[in-house]
Amino acid sequence: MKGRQVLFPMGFHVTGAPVVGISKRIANKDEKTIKLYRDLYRVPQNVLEEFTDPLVIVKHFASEYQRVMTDCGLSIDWRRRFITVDPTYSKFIEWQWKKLYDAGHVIKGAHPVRYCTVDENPVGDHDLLEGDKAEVIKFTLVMFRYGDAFIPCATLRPETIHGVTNLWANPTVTYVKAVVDGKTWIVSKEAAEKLALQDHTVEIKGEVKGSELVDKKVSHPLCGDVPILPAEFVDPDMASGMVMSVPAHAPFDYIALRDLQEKGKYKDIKPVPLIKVEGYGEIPAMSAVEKAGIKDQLDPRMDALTQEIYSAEFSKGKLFEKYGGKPVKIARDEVADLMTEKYDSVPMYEFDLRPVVCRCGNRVKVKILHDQWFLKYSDEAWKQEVQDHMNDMSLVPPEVRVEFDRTIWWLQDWACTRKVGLGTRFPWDTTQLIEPLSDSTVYMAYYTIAHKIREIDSKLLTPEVFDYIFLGKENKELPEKKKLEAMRREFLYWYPYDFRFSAKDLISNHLTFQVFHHCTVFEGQKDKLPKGMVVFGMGLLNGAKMSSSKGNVFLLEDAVKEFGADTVRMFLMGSAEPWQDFDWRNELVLSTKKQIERFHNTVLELKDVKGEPHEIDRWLLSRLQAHIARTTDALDKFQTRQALQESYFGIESDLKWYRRRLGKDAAGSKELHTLCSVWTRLLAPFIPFTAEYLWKEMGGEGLVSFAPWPVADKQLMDEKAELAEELLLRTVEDIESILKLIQMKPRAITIALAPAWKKDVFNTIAKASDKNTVVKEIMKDESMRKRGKEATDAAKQITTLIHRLPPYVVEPLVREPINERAIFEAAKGFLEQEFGVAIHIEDAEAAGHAKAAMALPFKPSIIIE
RNA sequence: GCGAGAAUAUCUAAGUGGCCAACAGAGGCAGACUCAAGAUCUGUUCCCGAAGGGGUUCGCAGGUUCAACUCCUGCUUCUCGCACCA
Repeated sequence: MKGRQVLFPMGFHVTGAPVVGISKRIANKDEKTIKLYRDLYRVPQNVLEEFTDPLVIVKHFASEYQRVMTDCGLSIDWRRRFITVDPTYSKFIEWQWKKLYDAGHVIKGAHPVRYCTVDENPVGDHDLLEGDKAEVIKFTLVMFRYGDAFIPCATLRPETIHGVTNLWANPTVTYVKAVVDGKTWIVSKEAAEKLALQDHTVEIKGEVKGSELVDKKVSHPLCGDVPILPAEFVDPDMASGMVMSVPAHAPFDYIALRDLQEKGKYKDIKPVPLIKVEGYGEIPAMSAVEKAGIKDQLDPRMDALTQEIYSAEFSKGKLFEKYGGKPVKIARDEVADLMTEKYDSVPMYEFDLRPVVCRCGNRVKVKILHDQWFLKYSDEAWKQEVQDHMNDMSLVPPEVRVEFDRTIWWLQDWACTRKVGLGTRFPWDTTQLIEPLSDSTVYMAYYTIAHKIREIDSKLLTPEVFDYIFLGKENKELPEKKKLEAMRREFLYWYPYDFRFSAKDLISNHLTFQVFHHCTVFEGQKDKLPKGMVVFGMGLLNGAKMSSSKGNVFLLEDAVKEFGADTVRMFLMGSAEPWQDFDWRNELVLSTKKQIERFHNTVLELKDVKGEPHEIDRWLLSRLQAHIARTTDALDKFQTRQALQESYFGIESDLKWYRRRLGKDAAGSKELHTLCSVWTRLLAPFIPFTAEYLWKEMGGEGLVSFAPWPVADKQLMDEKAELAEELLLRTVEDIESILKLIQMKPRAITIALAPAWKKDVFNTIAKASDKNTVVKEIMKDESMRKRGKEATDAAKQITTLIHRLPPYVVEPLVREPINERAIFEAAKGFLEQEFGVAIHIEDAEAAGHAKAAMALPFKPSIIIE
């Protein structure tokens, strides 16, 4: 409509594990999954049976989405549709990764992951039966010497080693003696298995009963000799299965020790404090437990209390002077480093929440994965490049900029390869795949050539081919040169993209990643870097998040079927701005539908009116120009809701007033044809189907989608007409509110107009920079002083009035006064029809009524008899 | 914990110094039309008022200002993201 070529492409990103997971579950005849796809997504039985092949799933939903999107009236160039596992796309990804690799952004390392020992695979969220919230935490194993063996205790608080009074062993558990990396350790059986997954050689040599360990001594250079005490709360499936006890700072340890001592045992053990923290006594765990009045270890508040002390000590605590006096925050890492370096400590990974269970029923463990590749987002120089470009990008809404800036600097190395799923093979280790968030970063460029590259055999798509298409690097050896040239032209025509639209939860990964990748792939070609991003809000259904597992879903297809595409579009665009969350509620959607019907009926009714021109036409056209300008402005800023408020409700309410002003008998004039034409075009982007139909009915040329977008015509703006109607409307409202209040049947209404001197006062006050002293200024005038109190009162009232009137009224009023008498005389017939009585228009000073003295400029006094 | 955002009438929600008792929509209530319902239209929807006014409101408590929903400080509550998950 604005004469621009716009490309709306659509592709399907299918990389990753979910699709494979679905097909596996369907192959395994998983009831829940089959039900979901058969009943909720209504996949036909014969297609569902083929869902054991992941590609069938992909193709099925891709076609479904294309159908529904087409039904919605989206004008997408479907020739460019592709999926991210097309062989040609994989070649493109390989080229992209070569660029990243050559720039030194792809590195190799180790990484802890959730791992299922039965499936022999890492597990994603969707593979979990339980524990999808669990995070992997790095513990430090503190190695206590026990004879010629070690007893490792996992801790998050290595600095508390100075306060260890004992270890805890579970007397009901059978521990194992195992040779770990050549040294003998005593740990739980579970721990031995876990350690084997975490870069340790583990060989089990024998068993040790927990009860045998009780009362034995262990030692550590940083705390000396301490005994092992019995405690049944020790969980063999948590880390090493042995726990070091710091009763002064850990409520659990404190209570466990207290319980034993109450039975008369181990009386000689005293908590050893080592951290000073404000607000807690000398022994924080003790003071906290006593303050909370906790009786035993089973108290449900124990976890919260532990957390509280942990946080307080971490953020505000300081080690005692004899232990170095450093803040806990710093000492923690220093002690851990010291232990690792000198006292045989190693890290151990474990979940913070348990249990974590795989779909196969097996307990998930943490495994350290080698041959893990990373994208080096930690690279400061790379970050800086991205930051520099980000500063030049336009972001909608502007508030998201801080979030992007933060993300750039917060990102660390990203594990970018996976063992399972769909995707492109990782070029430097073809047993692995490129991870989904890492292969979806430059595909906007691929859109420009997607329909043409299909014609070339993927085997011919060498990096040199892409170098030519995207970077313009000439090479004599290139195959299919004609086709490549066409693609190069296509790319140059469309790229860079103007805006990428995505949801706000992708800011911290995808949306930022793609800028990183663009900066590297198009190194040195600033004119090919993305120009802007628009961040969307999320959709709610009846106030709750949509979730297919909870059944809180409403398919777009059903929405379109039930309410029609136009209704769905207008609702989605009009109920919230794009970046705000919208809430789908059927009753609200229904009212949108009625609004479209009202618009439809109104246009059909107005398109043939043949009334005489009226004075009020000028007002209507003038207002229309403002609506055009404001709608256009809103759309330029992606404010779809604002645009609809202007173009739909704004015009509708003007029409209401227009028809009211015309009175019962008069027909609307031909200017309404103009209004209908403009109105239909303004709404065409929102409700294209209705708009096309009406456009045809109106005899418009061609399709409304290609009709010129309305442009506000300054010539038609009529400030005086608008002011006149404003005055009239305000007066009518005043009369109505008085009539309602006094409950009397009027015989006549007199409108008394303010005298000229009050208008002078009005102007003086409106122009004055300091509205407080202006009254004094006015009273300096001889003629005003003569009026005395009347003048000062009027000045006060006028000051209030000016504050209450909108600037768009005051400003022109001062610039050029209006003839109030002429306005009311012209509208006399209208007013008489409205109120059914005779209307008199008089000058206030001639009216001879006490109320008339109240008359102010733009606010005549009203006398009802 | 870290980071971002939000809190406005029955609900959704606009409003970023005076246009504000607060746009718009939904819902409620009353009326018109209709045999009736729906649709449509009109009015009303914080409190008081037989004259267009007054009072009390925009999470809570303070502050700045002639003037605060809007600016500042503190507090409370909620939502979202936080990495291998697309």
